[in-house]
Amino acid sequence: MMSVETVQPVKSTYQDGQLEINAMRGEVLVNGSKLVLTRKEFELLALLAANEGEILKREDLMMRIWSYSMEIRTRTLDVHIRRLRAKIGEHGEGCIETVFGVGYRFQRYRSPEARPMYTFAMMSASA
Amino acid sequence: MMSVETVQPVKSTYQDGQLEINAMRGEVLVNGSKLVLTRKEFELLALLAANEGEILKREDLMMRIWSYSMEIRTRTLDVHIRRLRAKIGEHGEGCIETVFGVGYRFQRYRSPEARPMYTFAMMSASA
DNA sequence: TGTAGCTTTTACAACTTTTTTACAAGTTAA
DNA sequence: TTAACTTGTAAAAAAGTTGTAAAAGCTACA
Repeated sequence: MMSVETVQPVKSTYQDGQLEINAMRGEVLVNGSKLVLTRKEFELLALLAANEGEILKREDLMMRIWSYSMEIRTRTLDVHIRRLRAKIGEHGEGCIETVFGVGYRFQRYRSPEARPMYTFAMMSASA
Repeated sequence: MMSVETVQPVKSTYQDGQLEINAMRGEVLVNGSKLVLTRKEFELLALLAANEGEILKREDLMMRIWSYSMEIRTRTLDVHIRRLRAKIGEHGEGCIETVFGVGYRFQRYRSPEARPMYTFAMMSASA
């Protein structure tokens, strides 16, 4: 693990068919049009996208964006996820996936039929 | 830190459809007519324009124009921004963009519809 | 010294973002 | 199907940031 890598909270860029995240310029484009995100929204999206395909646990998201604190009795994370999804729009539904009992996962663009229908809550949520 | 690089606060010239900055002559023209700016106003505009398209953080602007000092509890920067915008006029609104929680960004002229609604706060401002 | 012009400070208004609250809706497992 | 628990949502509250006017402080110079 050795922390050799610099703490770069955000992969410099993400891109798929619909969505583009340019961390350097702080820009997010959805189908070419620029998105207006707040700071926390941006951080959250960038973190999720940087770990594309992986499930990030609620606790981890909390820790990494809200710095270790914050009881998990608050809906803060959910509210931010909701706003992100709303802003990203249609693609947002598909790309930010809820993993019940665990957390969220960002998925690279897949055509609707390519998306699994099942909720797919894997990983012993306890773990 | 070593000050090897020359302190060249200003790209020699900027120009777009509306605005022209001639750093050598210390002149700013808006739609052909000369603008009378004070020294600080000029420095600020020139610095922003020299980094056209990039977000300059408040701290950085402070450091580079007010030399490292100045608590960020003062409205000095904002006041200068306001006066700049006022003097540049209509174009000023569009070209000096506020990036909430971070700083300001100078944008080359874009037709009104090309402008994002901006509020947009990116990049963990802390970083 | 007085004046004019520039810059900074102050005090508050206006605005934006983030968090909290309260409850609805969805999910899981016995 | 119900009980227990998790997530979604809207709306309000709280926190934080920026905008602005006006006053005060400077500086240069006639």
